[in-house]
Amino acid sequence: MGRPARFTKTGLIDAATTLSARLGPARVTVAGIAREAGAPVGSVYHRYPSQGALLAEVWLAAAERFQSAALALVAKARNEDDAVECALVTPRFVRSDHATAVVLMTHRRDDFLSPGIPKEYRDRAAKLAADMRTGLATAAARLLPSDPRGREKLAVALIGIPLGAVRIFLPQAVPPPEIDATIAAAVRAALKAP
Amino acid sequence: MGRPARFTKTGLIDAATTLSARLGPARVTVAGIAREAGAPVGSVYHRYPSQGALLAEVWLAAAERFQSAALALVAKARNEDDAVECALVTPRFVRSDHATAVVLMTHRRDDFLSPGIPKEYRDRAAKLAADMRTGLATAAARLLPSDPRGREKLAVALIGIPLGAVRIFLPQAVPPPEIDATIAAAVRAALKAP
DNA sequence: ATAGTATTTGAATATATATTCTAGAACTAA
DNA sequence: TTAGTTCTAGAATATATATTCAAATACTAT
Repeated sequence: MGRPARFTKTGLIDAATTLSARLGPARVTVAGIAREAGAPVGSVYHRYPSQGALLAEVWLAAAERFQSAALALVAKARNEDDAVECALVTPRFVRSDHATAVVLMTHRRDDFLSPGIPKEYRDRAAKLAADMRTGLATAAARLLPSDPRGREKLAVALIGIPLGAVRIFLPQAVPPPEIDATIAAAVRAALKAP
Repeated sequence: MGRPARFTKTGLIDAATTLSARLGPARVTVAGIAREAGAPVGSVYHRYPSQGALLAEVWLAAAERFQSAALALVAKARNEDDAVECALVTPRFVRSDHATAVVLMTHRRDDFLSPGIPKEYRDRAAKLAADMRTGLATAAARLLPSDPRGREKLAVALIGIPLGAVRIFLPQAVPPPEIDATIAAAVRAALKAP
């Protein structure tokens, strides 16, 4: 079986996520990740082929976590109240995992997907985008039938508005509980708007 | 008077803004800025002491432009209709200057303000934040009197919601005109929410 | 003309950091 | 105990790119 591992992929991703949230992905160094994880740099390269691959994992892990939570509710949404619950996933996510939320909500995807990474990572990112697209499209067919821009409107209401609302407080602070009511009201209005 | 200048500060800022929007500030190199501006690297250093200083100018120029447009309307806002006009500054700004908007709305301030830049830049950034703060505070006293969280709510409604709405389309696309009505409805609801 | 000055120009250098590499350590199986 | 395997460990190396610098250039003023 070989020598037991002291450092796991998850531990390295967590360290890199923490640093990415604190400094932004551009200022994250391999030496910094190693220090944060309590590991030597060699052990980072034992798990990941490059810094770019690890940063890609950081973003993909964050996006997959958020998106699975959001799309689970979107798939079930049948009425306006359900839609509001979808929108509230965002502020709750920020409160439950601040660093991951900062990674996801204050940077662009491509700040984490460097040009040279293996195709595998790009494929995972493309799948995420496609899943979001179809999830919103099917929900739009139910919630906003006969609206040709239904998917777009749903994206703005369920993702954009809550994102913007919490973005005011990131990266330093946490969105206060009171804004959930503001988000809810805004989302209802956005869905009813012509 | 000396040899006439072929390259201006503005030209370099524009080139750096274009590249920042296309690649993100992390992948902007001095050589790349020089190429985009049609200048040799030495001329970049003749205008700015460092790459960090130039990137700081990029963000400050973008933020000052957006904020002066927004706060001009915020200062005059007397009713809900005026507040909606304030919120619509954001999508209009995106349509009028896409690259600058991408700089401002898809990155963090500190991705452009590197740790080592001269204090002057940090002071300008602090002044911007302070101006926004007081501008929103005085508007909140008028638009949402007796609401202890008025300034916060106004920030969410006038900045956060429109930002999130356009963010769905950035950095690649431009927000379609139809979303202005969605933003307007969401903002009115957010301001009325308890 | 000549001197003075601001600017351009791009090759040379410095520096930060990603990546590699060799050695050794800690386990399992036989 | 030995061989095989996987991982730790961090110093050595490679590389990308920021920065410096020494001319050269194009203007103004005298």
